[in-house]
Amino acid sequence: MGIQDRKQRDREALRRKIIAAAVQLFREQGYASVSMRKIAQRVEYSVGTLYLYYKDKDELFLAVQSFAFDQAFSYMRPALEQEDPLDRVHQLGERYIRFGLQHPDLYQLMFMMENPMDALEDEANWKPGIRLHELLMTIVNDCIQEGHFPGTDPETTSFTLWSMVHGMVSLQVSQRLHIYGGDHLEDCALSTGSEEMIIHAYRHAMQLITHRNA
Amino acid sequence: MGIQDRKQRDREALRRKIIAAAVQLFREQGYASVSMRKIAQRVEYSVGTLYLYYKDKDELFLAVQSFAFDQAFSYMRPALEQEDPLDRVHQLGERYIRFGLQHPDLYQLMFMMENPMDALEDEANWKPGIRLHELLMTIVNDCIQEGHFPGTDPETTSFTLWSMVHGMVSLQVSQRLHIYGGDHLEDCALSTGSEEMIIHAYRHAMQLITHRNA
DNA sequence: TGCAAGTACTGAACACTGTTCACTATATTT
DNA sequence: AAATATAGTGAACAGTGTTCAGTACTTGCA
Repeated sequence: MGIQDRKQRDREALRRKIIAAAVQLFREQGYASVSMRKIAQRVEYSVGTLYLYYKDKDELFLAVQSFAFDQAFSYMRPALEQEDPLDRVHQLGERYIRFGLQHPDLYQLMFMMENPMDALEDEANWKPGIRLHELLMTIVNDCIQEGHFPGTDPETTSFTLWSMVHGMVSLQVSQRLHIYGGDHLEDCALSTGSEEMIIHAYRHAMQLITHRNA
Repeated sequence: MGIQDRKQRDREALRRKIIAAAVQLFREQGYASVSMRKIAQRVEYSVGTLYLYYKDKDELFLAVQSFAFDQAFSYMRPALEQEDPLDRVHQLGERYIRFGLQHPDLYQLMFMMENPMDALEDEANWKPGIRLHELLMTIVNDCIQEGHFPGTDPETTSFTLWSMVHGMVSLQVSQRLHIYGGDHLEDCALSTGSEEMIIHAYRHAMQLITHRNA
């Protein structure tokens, strides 16, 4: 059965090669201008072949999205090694932001794109989002058991925290923050450069929320 | 000169008619499947005519985006009538969220779409974003002068607040929140339905941030 | 009035897109 | 060796944004 196995491996290798090429092209040229033909050309197969491995452009896109989520999780993992649960939340958020800002293309793929309608039906497509939410909620729960976030339930709190960091990254990635960094506000924290200014705002907000200054 | 005037008015009327048709089609069929030909058909002109009024699909899209921003501002305006500046911030955020949730199509147009590159060069295209930011910052400034948000600068605070509400709406609009409302968490605040659960989370977060409970 | 200049609009044509499918070439099984 | 299954191909189809030679009509001037 070694031959069958090898064929299986070959198939999976090509599947990976295809999404690798897609990711690379997204990075180089942006989502809008990546076509199936360009991906095919990059992997040196014909267009039709792509459709033997992914039924749709949507399905291929979903695979790339899943890849992006994996990357994000790898980047955030070290945050879980913090002993204090509150430190875990802090670190997780900070790493979330840094990942998003350093990989705007991947972040866009993860969140800023409407998912294909029929993909919504398949619950498996929500796994990354669910995973992220559950991870955050677990940690928030740990915090609550140590007395932090008094008077809140973990869902509300984790949703709020997720919204905040997502909003920060999302506004930056969609380039709605070109407002800042102009010449009119040189002495404030927001004009010192995007990544650090966003981290600054994040830390400040976390201080307020966790009442560490009170 | 009445004839010239009438012609000018006719031109502007058709411009408006075009973006009205575009908005309508976006609502009906989603951004991805709105083509120039469909818009042309809706306004009962030929495709070529659209290009006499908007040089690009991008330019037309930008006009629609600007329309969406105007709608949002109209919806939020009543918040400014609150006397207490802190109430103004609260109301503004709440109205921001409600607008986004009730007009997901327009909100997507406003934020979740990558703007065309060459549009970035033209500063005029950022006016709506700037306007929103400056509005928020003015109110936050009023709050600070009344002693709220101690130890913060208005930019950081308004950026944080904007991020939070934008994140909430954005996560919902991009349908990443289908996690919630599942069958596994029926008794918590998040499962009671999207709009009210988001408003609930918002109010809770605002309580924490403004230290009203302390 | 007649004629030229200008304006507003048209829709076929071009190069692209995602997707399909009759076809070929290779590998496996009988 | 022949039959069969598998893998890959690329021309073809309907759609896309965009252009531009051509048409219809209005305006200004002789």
